[in-house]
Amino acid sequence: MFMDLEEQCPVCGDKVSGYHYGVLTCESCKGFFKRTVQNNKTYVCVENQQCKIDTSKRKRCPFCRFQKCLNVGMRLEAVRADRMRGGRNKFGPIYKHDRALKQQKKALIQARRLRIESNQKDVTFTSNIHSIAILHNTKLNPNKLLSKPCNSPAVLQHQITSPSNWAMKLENCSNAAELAAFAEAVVGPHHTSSRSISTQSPRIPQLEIEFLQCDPRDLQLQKNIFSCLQQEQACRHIEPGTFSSVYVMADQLLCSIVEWARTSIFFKELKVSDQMKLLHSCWSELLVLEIISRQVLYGTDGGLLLITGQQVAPHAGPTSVSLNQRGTELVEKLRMLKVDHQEFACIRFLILFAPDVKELEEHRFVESVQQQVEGALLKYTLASSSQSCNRFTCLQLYLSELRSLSILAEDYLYYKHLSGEVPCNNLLNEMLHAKCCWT
DNA sequence: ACTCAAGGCCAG
DNA sequence: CTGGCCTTGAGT
Repeated sequence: MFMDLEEQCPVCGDKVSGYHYGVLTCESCKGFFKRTVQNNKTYVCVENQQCKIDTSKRKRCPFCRFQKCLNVGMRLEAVRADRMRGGRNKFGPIYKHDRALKQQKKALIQARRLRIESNQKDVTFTSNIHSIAILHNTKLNPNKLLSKPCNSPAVLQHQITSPSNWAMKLENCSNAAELAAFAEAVVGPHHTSSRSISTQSPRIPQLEIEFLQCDPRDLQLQKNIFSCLQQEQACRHIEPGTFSSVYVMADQLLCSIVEWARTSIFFKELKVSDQMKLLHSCWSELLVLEIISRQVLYGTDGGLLLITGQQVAPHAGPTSVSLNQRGTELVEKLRMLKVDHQEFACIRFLILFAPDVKELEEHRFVESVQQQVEGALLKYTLASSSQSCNRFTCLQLYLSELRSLSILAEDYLYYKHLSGEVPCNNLLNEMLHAKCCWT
């Protein structure tokens, strides 16, 4: 079996010996984590709880070592309460998927490197220096997929009450710019790339260009969806075209939204706890916006255009029909207004930075970002249309319609979630579960 | 039969 | 307590 010998333990940097408790770690950190959890140990840090952990210092502060174990995503619940030996745990398929993903990424990095070497003049590379820098400096983190929750009540409770699961997701997801670079390495610049638009439109304010550069990219997402669907079909015999397959897509879309957010300008400056609060509050709105903006920018009247390029008819049921109807109406309005990429990019940020979210530690920062985004959007509508004031007001109006639509969508998904007719172990379920615990 | 992540063992 | 090596056993 493939094992990357260059791989370093994310806790101490020692040589990785395999997946242990959810993460590729060395043998010593595996043992340390096991002993700590099995024997219910508590440690105290004599410094300021920020000790550096490496191979030479890892013995010095068990407190910080254990904290780092948790931070990189090692899972308490993978230590068996009954101490049973051997066999496999529920993470098995996830480890497999993760390995495949790492392989894929490695191949893509190589492909990109080859392209860079063979074609230094390529415009996308010079305009994309930031992505390249990130690509080459970021250590690929294997934990992205491992942050999916499992469904046992005790564990679920742990994941909901403790921020670690979310924090882990936010800290360990791979970078959106990195993914964009991967996608470009394989197929070249995306034809709908916001960068190509931004370089052609000098009148766009600087801030908007920044927003656009955080635009989630479709190609990697499509790949993820296809691979997830394949996996779901293999594991759970989910038929293509059923609600479950749509649910899988929605979940992947949600993952991409979280990835987009956590690497975005301003948002990445926030404390993880605030990031979580914001995302918990607006995920459904962003999800609906993603679907709607796709219809507005690329869709035809033939039905719902999915990111995979398929068009589907709405599913039966009163809520679904109502959702579809109101969604279609909103799409029509946005189409009439000819809302473009730039404006959608701003709207995403407007939704994300909602200052009315309760108990934000950096409330003033969120508020000031919201104001800046509003300013940028106003400036843009002023520059692009003679009836700009009206246009800006219209956009705000449609934004509130989007909000109410997203509440309906959330309720619909929640109903499906409760009735159990959805795939489990995903981010969407986690969000819906949080909904039932918090509201 | 093989794989590989669990737990166990024990010299240092 | 640490960490390298060993044993185990469900899943493939």
